[in-house]
Order: sequence, then structure tokens, then C-alpha cells
Amino acid sequence: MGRWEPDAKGRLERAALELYAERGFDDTTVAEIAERAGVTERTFFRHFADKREVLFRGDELALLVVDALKSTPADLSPLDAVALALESTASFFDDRRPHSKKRQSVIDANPALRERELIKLASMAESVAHALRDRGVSDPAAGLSAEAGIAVFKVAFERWLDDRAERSIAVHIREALAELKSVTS
Amino acid sequence: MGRWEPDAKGRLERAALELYAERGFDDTTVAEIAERAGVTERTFFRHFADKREVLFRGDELALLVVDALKSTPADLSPLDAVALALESTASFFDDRRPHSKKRQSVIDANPALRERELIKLASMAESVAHALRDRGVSDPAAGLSAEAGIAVFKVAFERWLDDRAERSIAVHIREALAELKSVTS
DNA sequence: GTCTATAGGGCGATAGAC
DNA sequence: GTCTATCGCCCTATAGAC
Repeated sequence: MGRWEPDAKGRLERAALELYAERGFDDTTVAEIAERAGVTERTFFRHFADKREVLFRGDELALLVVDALKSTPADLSPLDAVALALESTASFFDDRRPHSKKRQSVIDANPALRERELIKLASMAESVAHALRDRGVSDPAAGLSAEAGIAVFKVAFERWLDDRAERSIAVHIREALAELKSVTS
Repeated sequence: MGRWEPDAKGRLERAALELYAERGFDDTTVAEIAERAGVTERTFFRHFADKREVLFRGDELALLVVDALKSTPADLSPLDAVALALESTASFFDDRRPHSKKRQSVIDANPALRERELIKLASMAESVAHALRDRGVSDPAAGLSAEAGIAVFKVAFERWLDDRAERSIAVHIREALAELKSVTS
């Protein structure tokens, strides 16, 4: 066993989510998060670029999606491929429903956190567009398929959170995709 | 004539854009913007919630779009109605091409500003979705049409900025819409 | 690990318009 | 008198610099 308790990063993430939920994002200081996690303020900023980032696991989801996109059948349309890649991340969500709900209610309660969430989705859209171009999809189809795919994901995620039946997010992605197709035809 | 020069808000907007372009967003202080505009720092914060907001005219665009959506033929599909409403804002953009380009290069150079831009678009999507529901469009079609419409707008705006031929943004909106329809069919 | 500049909020004062 | 725009000063926490 080392000089310090292990998993400082995870402790900071948990402490932050708890405090943001208890007293609100604005009324929580980094010092309080660090204290609850048993580290110094400086350590917080070594793990996370800013106070918001502690709720977002960097590029983890975007990397998952791009990676899944690569293993997707080449004969699928770009949009179908994106939707399938998104579906393949289902367990990332389905395994953490309660955590996701708590996290989302914290995010929804604060404009600054909503901004950060949106830029994560936008940068995921960019990564997906890039991956589609690598697949041979040309512009503007690549950009539009990526944006449309993210729109599908947004709607699906929201419905997944509210789903009393707790069906997999994959189901909601499929439904939202079908709905998008009907709306654009 | 009053005690102060008129249009403090406009002077602050112009001073901010100039300074952000000259030395970058991070290296510009609110004190410098205020000084150039001939007001105090405190006045800046009475007009704008934060240092980013000075580049975004509140809800102006969203209000234009929602308003235009109301005057749109009732027999159009939700997505076509949104696209038409977006087209009707063309002069808002076409009349300010140089300003838009300068502003956009400042925004693109800074992640914090990109975040703010995204939340403006997202809240425009929400307003549009709401307006569609008022028109009788049910969920999830309303949400998806709104998101898809905003995706069309994003792509169109980008292409409008890069268009050497300087065609109206309305042309780019029509093209992007057609492309989206082809990609989802 | 320590130091510091700056964002941004609170509150009261001032002075013109009406 | 009220309303509104501006200023001044004080404060704390963030986040970057050293």
C-alpha cells in the first residue's frame, strides 16, 4: 500500500457529484470537494481542468463510439452506422442508470454544466464526422450524418432517463432513429 | 444629452470583439474592454452576465426564428417549416458577413466561447421544439425536427461563411436540408 | 505547494429623466 | 417623488503562474 489512499480521481468524482447534488454547483467550492476526498485543492486541478470537468469523463464516450464505428458493416448507410455504434455503448449507460440520473439532475440544474455537456456532444459529433470521412463518406454527408446521429442520441438519452420500464438505451436509439427517418421523408 | 455617452452596450460589444481579435479572449480583461468603451468594469457586468455573453446577442436570433415559424404555412412538414423559418432570417446574416466572419474566428479560437455558442444553438432548438408543439406537432417528432433543423443550420452557416461566391445563407440552408433528406432516406 | 490576477457578485451612492 | 443607468468599493473562488 502506498503513501496515499488509492483512486484520488474517483474519490474526487464521487465527492463532487455528492456536493453538487447537496448544495448546488455554484455553492460548492473546489476546496470542499478536495477536503471531502481527502486531498488538496491543487490535486483537484491536476486531475481536472476545471470545476465542471469532474462530472465528465473526458473523451471516454466519444472514443467508445468512434471505435465501435470502425467495426460496423461497411454496407450500412452513414447514419445507420452511427446509430449502430451508439447502440453498442448501451452497457456504458444501462449499467449506471441511478448514477446517470443523479448526474443529469445536477447538470440540468446549472447552465454552466449544460454548456460543458453540449461541447462534449459537439466534439463527439466532430469525432464521428471525422471517422465517417475516414470510411469514405464525403462532405457534407459526413457532417450531417454525424449531427443527425448525435441528435438521435440526445433524444434517446433523454427518453432512456425517463423510461419507467427501464428499457436499454439501445431500444431508445432505434426508436429515435426511426422517428428521425419518418420526420425527414 | 445625458450625463453619459449613449449606447454603452454597443460600445462594449464593439470594444470586446476588437480586443478579443487583437490579443485573444483569455488575454483580454473586462477592465480593458470597459476602458476602451469608456465605462467602468461594473457597467460591463450590468449589460452582460459574463465575459463571453458580450459576443452573443441574447435570444435575438431564436426569437426571430420562432416568430418566423409562426407565419409559416400550416401544411408544411415540421422540418420543412423549421428550414423555412431559418431561411427567413437570411438578412440577419447576409447583411453582416464581415462582422460574422470576424466574430466566428474569435469564437473558433476559444473553447469557452464555443461552449457558449453551442448553448445558444441548443436553446434555439428548445424554443423551436416548443413552437412546433404549439403547432400541434407531437413528441418525439417535435424534438427531432428541431434538432435536425438546427443541425441543418449549423452546417449551412459554416458553408455560408466559407462561400467564396457569397451566396445567401438561405441557399445553403436549402442545400443542407436536401442533403439531410438524402442521408436519412 | 504557494502566490496572484481576474471573474463576477453584493450593496449603496449618485445623478439625470420623467 | 420614482425609475434607470452608472460608478465605487469590497469580497471570494477559480484557475493559471511561478
